[in-house]
Amino acid sequence: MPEAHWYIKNCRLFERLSSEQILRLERCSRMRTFPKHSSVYLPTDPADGALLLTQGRVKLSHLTEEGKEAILAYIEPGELFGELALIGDSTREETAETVLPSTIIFIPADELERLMTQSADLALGVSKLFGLRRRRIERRLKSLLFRSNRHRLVHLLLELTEQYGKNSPEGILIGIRLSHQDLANIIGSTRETVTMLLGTLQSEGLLRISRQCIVIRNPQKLSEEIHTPFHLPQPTEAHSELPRPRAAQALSLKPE
Amino acid sequence: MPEAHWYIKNCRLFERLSSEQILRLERCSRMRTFPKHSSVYLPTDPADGALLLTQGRVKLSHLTEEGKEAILAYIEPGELFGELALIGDSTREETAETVLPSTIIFIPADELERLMTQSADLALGVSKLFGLRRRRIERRLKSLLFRSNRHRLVHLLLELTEQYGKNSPEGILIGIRLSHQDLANIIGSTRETVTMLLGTLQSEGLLRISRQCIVIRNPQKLSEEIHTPFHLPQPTEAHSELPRPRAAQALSLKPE
DNA sequence: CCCGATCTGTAATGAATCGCACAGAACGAT
DNA sequence: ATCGTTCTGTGCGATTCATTACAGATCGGG
Repeated sequence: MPEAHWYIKNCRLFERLSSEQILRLERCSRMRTFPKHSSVYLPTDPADGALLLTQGRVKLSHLTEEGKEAILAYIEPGELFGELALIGDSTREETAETVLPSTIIFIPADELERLMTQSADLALGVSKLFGLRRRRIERRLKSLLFRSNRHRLVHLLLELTEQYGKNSPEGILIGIRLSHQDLANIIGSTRETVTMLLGTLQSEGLLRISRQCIVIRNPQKLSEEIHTPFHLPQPTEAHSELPRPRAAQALSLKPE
Repeated sequence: MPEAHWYIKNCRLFERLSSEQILRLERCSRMRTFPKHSSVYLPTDPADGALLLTQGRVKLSHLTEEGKEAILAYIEPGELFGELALIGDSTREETAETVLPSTIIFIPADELERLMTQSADLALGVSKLFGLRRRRIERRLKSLLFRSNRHRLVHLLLELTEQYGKNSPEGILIGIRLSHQDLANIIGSTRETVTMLLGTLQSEGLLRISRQCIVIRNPQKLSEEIHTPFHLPQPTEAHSELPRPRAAQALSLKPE
């Protein structure tokens, strides 16, 4: 499978490896495609490796006993996930399922660890990856403790704007479609509350909802609400079809 | 300062470094003592290095605009903190202040990064450290989303039991004194609610509060409540004075 | 283009918990 | 031991938010 080779080589994390190291990595990796809405792994599955998403979208979540789904993250092409297997976890602690048809490369943990001891560059890269994700989740924690649902939702919308924002005539369009239920599952609220809050925000002129897409009309004012300055994230043009292979970019290790 | 040398050398993270690397690290590090309740760093301070706590206790927290304090973590001797400086953050994102008189070694970020590129072992160690903390915080996030205050508190008590638990005649004693306000600030609730919940739990016979200390009488039943098995953590004997230099142990990188 | 399935909007009800107020208890520095 | 300070216990009104219920809109596969 020459494709696996291509994807591995073009992932930032691995670019400093020698070609024989990549070859070896490729040989013990397994590439697999999944239809949409299928399970990649479940809690209690053995955590024996990390996964590299090359196409599609994966949702990481956790089901509570009462049947509520806490969404931990969405994974985009080029991103690594399930990488906590590296620290010696024996089993997964969350559910990973595809949202779109996806292709995924599985990388055994022991092999990756072996490579990390060989390549300090790789190990440094993984450190930074972990660090970035930890910072993200710590910010999220802060936005949840003591905060009203409105605050949480606004915070989430701004995060989505930074990650998926595209310029459009009347503001920044969020380039990922999430149902109100999904949004609620990210901030730990309910569908009805999210519907209502979005309605309120719309009536306040802060955003507009059209054809299942959210357009942030006033990012500045929205971010004032949560007292964090908003950095315009070089948004790409809406409707400009992004080139498929974003693999190299998505794992960028620069400090955002 | 020969002591700094000793502490650095005895930290798990650094044990694989050559003696000249340690020497160099020591030379650019700065050791400092702080009285209790003093500030180590504030948000917006430049994040130019990581810190190693050798004695005392440090609280990491974040103040909301309404004046509430979200406690992110307590740092114990031998633990590294402020290490997100390594991923290129320019400023701190939280407050670090001492709870007890403390002595802290400051390690410049650029030096640490240089060392990581030299020693894959060190880089691997830092990866695992980041990974462990991320896992911890992810678990905490899960215990917050959709959960009642009772659930959050029980979860926290079990966490504290694993971290600070000591055997005692009538159950496991939590060896750290936190006020109800502190507990509330960790789970994002209010002091009054925590007081009430602790009262309820006590009347249910799950725990007992004596002289500002919490004794878990029935860890098993408590953990059933949150549907997570409880692993008895080789608890040390209460009243057995622990040897002072726990530095080497606390940063243990084994998967708990 | 059509129809079942999923998603969105709205409203009424009630539970959880916050905020405030205050009294008594425990602590710790002198 | 003493006294000021911080912590704990408790009660009650106010508020936010989950829950339930249902109708209309929208989507997407055939």
